Amino acid sequence: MAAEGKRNTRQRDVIVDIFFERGVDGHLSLQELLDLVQEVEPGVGFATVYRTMKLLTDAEVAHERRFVEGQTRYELADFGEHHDHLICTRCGHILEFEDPTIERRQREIASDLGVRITHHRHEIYGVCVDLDACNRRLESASA
Amino acid sequence: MAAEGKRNTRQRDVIVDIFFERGVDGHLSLQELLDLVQEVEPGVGFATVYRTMKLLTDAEVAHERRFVEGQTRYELADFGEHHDHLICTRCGHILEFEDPTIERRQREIASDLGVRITHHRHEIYGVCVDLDACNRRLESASA
DNA sequence: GTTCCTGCAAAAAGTTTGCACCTTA
DNA sequence: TAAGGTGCAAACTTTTTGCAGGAAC
Repeated sequence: MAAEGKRNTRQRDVIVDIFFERGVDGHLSLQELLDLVQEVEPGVGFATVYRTMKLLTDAEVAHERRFVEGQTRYELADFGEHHDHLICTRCGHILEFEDPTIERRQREIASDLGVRITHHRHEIYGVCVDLDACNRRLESASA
Repeated sequence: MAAEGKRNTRQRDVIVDIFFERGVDGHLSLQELLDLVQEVEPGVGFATVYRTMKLLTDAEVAHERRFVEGQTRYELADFGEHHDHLICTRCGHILEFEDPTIERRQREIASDLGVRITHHRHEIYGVCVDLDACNRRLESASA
């Protein structure tokens, strides 16, 4: 796993394990990740989590996401696949979507405007239609 | 213009004038705006530009954009209209686009996933196909 | 025994805010 | 002259880095 020129340490094991455990739709902030790590391995520093996530990001194993200002979250990359996000600004729930029609139009637009696409960022923000579910998530988040 | 409960000062005049002068595709950072303002009116502080842009943003006259980490840029709102952005990561050139097909798919997707859209963020990143033009912009930016 | 990693604490970078003084209406 | 606005500098927030001690190979 981390055997790509990098050393295998106890801290990294725990960090990577916890991060992977969450899967593709676990969008964790550094602080949340640190808190989880410290439950297992107290004493781990913020800087170690930061540097480990940077390694994963550089290796394209994780993606940095910033849905909210001043808060970077990390998501496990889903190899080969690609998806965009739909975020409820009320409860913070994050849904994922993938749409070939939009992808195609993007390529056409970029081509028309004379740009070769490297990547994109497409986020839709809104509020859950199911307010009960939204409220439940809101409460469990603040609990 | 600024006659919406707010006072009309020399500083605000200059800041707003310069900001409007740039039009919809003038994507200025606070620092760039401050530099331009100080050419006309030395002594204006960063905080004043900051607070003025915040007023404009709250009044929906300006939009805050963050294409690059740790750098907020302000864009004049184009009333009624809506557009998204295509950014060259090499020279920083910002193009705008608007696509009904994408907008429609967005609404369908959000509806399917049970979310009522409030706004969205769609940015395409890439590199200019016309490298000569890209290089010229790169040079003039560092000059 | 090197080389790399960790934890701490300090540095950066950008954004906000408190406060005393100055302007506007 | 009362309500607001300005400029300065300090406070904040989040991310990044230097360094001395400690692990991994």
